[in-house]
Amino acid sequence: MINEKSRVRFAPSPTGYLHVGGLRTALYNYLFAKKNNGTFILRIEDTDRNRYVEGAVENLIKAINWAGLNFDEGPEAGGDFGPYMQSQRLHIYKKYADELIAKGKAYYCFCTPERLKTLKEEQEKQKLPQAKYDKHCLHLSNEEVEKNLKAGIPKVVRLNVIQNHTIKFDDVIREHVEFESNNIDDQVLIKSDGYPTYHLANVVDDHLMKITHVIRGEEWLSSTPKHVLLYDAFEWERPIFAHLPLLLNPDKSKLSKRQGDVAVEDYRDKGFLKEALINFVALLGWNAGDDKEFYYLDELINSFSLERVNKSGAVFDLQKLHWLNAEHLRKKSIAELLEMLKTEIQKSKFKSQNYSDNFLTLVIEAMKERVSFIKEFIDTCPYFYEAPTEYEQKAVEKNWNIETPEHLKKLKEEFASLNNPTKEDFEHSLTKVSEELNLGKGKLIHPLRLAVSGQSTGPGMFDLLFILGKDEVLKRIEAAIKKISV
RNA sequence: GGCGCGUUCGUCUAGUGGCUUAGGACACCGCCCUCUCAAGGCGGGGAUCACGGGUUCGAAUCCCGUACGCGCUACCA
Repeated sequence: MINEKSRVRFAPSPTGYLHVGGLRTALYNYLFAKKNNGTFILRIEDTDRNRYVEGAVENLIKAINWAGLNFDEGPEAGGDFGPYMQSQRLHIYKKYADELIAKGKAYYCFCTPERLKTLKEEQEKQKLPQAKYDKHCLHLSNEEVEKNLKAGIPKVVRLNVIQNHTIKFDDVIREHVEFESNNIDDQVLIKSDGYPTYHLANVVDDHLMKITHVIRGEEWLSSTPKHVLLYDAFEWERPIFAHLPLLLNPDKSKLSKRQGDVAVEDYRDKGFLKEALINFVALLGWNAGDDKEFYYLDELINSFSLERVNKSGAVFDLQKLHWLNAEHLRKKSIAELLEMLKTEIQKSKFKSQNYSDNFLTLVIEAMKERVSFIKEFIDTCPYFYEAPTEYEQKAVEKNWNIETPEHLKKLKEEFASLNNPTKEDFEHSLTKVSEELNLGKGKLIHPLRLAVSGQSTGPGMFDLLFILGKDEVLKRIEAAIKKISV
């Protein structure tokens, strides 16, 4: 291990989408690799033919790339140890399974599913502490095995777990962990369809691909002793294990589809920034030990260490994600926001309108501090894009009285006299009118805002007037006077 | 049931024997700013550090037990 470059892998099974927990696992692997000048590998664990999903691998890669993580080796990135699809490596697993059988560390099992089922039921009836395979086929003679093989009887290969042995291993996050071998089943290594199970494929591939650190979810901790047994049986050096805490639902169960969005595609489609998702997910189970909460990916690489990963599960808290999204949005340049807003407009009902960059830039500057999502540059302030068709009822009741139309008419006249008014010009005019009427500026501003935007909240009044422009403002005041009645 | 892992404000967490009347962040509440809403600033409530025993002059921090939660317990990963 000394002087060897770190090599880590993200090894998902292709279920059709990228789980946010998977994203975090991928991220920690990526951060670890980049921090240590190592290699980040994608390996697809597609050994369950029943769960094959069309297009899943492409989706997975797309989602991870969207998040900004790139692989150094993998199905698309290439590399010296491929193929990186386990379904294409069947002959390799077979070879190693044979090696294990020859060593007596594994054996053929011809038991039918029916026998296995009744065995399990009997064991449960006897209230045995641990239901396990009874090693029945381990005791078959060589002749019987040969005979069954020749006859083509369906078979699996099982790991021959030795008894009365304590299996010990170290984990960067859990420290020292021990299991009694008597509690471990003679795990199937090769299924009757010839495909390997996760346990065999995983260990063989991690070894062959020279993986130095196995960084994966805590749900794998319980099967790690099986993996350790395999490494020992092959007489291979074990990798360093790091089992990550789980991501949790608000009720503390393992984060699942049933209780909300779980696919990174869902968050992407809802308008979350990749920067925010990455930042958020990085902080679920890890921190640098300081008070820093806002991170970009390259900063995470700098600060990351496996030793500082927490032990306990973390609830996926949408509120904090929202906050981070707003924070990252505000840190974006006007130019970036402009591009994003333009594509957002293409998805909106205003797509046929042709707004100038200049106009949209003004909208962005006015709204930047007031939004958490790009789409809110449209949704929360539609009045920039079209005249209000209705007026917030509560605000009408509060700010519109019998004298309001007169006041607005006066304002309108004053505005009409302006030539190419700036924001300051609008303000001077309003101040002038408020003095003439002997009214507080607020008494004019609130109804004016309502008339011009239909809403009671929004950016600074004079910014709003300036962005809309004199002609539009005059038109809207006129319309409001006609439409709003007390 | 068995095995394993975990347990600090509602949530994410800092904390590795005295600096802690347990710190920060999100959320919540109030005040300031102010034409509104945000943003920003200031402040507040909120954790008997799961519980019970030890060890120690001293424990959230070390040890033991209990409880609770979660994970695994497939020819799924």
